[in-house]
Amino acid sequence: MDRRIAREDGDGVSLRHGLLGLLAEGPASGYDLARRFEEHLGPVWPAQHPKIYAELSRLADAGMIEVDSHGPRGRKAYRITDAGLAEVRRWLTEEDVDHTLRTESVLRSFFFWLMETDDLHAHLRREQEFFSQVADMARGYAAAKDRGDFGTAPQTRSMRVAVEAAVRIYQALADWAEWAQTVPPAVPATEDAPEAPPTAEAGA
Amino acid sequence: MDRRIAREDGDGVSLRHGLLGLLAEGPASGYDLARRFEEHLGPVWPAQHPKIYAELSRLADAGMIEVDSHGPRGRKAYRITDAGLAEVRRWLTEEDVDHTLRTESVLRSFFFWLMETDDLHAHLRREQEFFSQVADMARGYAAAKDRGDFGTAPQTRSMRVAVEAAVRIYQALADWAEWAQTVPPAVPATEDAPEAPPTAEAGA
DNA sequence: TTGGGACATGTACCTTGGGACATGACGATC
DNA sequence: GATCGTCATGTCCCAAGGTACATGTCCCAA
Repeated sequence: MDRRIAREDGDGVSLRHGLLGLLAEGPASGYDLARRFEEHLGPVWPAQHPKIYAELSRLADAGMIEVDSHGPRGRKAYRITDAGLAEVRRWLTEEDVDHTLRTESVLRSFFFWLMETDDLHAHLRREQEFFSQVADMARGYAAAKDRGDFGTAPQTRSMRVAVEAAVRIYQALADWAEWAQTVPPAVPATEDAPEAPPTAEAGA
Repeated sequence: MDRRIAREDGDGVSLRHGLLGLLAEGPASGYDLARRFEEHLGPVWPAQHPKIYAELSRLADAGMIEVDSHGPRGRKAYRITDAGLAEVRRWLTEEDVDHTLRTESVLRSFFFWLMETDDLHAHLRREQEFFSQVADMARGYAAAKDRGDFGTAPQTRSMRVAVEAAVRIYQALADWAEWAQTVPPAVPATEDAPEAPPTAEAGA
């Protein structure tokens, strides 16, 4: 029997590999993992605790992880097995990356022409502020890591790389939202629309 | 009964609003919409035709859209209603934006420390190339729009804004992947063992 | 001692995503 | 006139996401 996770469990599931990856750092309970997902992977890969507990059971059944220790309040820490470690590595090196972005902010931008100019600008300002703040937070985090606040373990180094992605993506989105405010408003498309102010200029 | 989509249908669903937004440009069939989703919204909001047809039925039931015309091969084009138009606009102005990114590329980067240096660099080069290419495609698209190849309709203007987001995000990711290659590889965690299972330490 | 808050694990249920499957009409070409 | 490709719509089913609900423990402080 090959050591890959059985097809009957479905495939292409990144939560599974996210959990295995986190467990590769050391034993942890479902509760720990839920918090780490929330704190670290939250914005890039949300996962709620019900999903995590269910997935841990499946991973244990598949022999990818095993119970490491029992703690105070029914706490059950899991440890990754050799098979599990092999599986994360296989995923990282062999499996194709899903490059879908699924950003609602951008989806909405396709429909900006349906918004009134004032509402749109207010929206864009809010978006810009939000993205800027997140980018700043990420920058702060990156700086702390560079100062060595979190040690120099290899995991920390990877975290630093991930944080850099956050910095760049959010900054790009903040810049985009700022730029979008400079785009002249749409020509009044809906001729009957009572809202649209006829402040139309052509030209990009 | 208020004109918002009934709660029983669930909420926070962007596919629904994506369809309404596209239909706001003019009548279209499920087939058309599936293609437009694939072509334009594909990378930012994937949607397959089964989902689209199902959603169109629900939107029709809710009075957001109605059948506009019947065509050759059972083709059924839908038209947005006033209620539907009001609903997209409500969504755009009132509903909070979901800022989750859900990028597998970044999720994986948390676990780069588990990869061998060669595999990692090969991976990062592939990622950089992919993101660069997509960014270039988007840039070409943006340039064509700026030349006026697609007319000057307000929708086109919004599309231009969306495309700009793609350019910036993918360029940011390409730059990130390039930068990540300059990050010194993990401290020789793999001193002797080639696979080096990380000697797990406890401690949250 | 009692009550609240953090710790900790889970089930139930509904919605959404998405692949596989099924069907058939129309148009062009061989 | 057969066959192929595109157009076109839909169902089925399972996996995945996510909220609400349910349960119980341990610790600390009022």
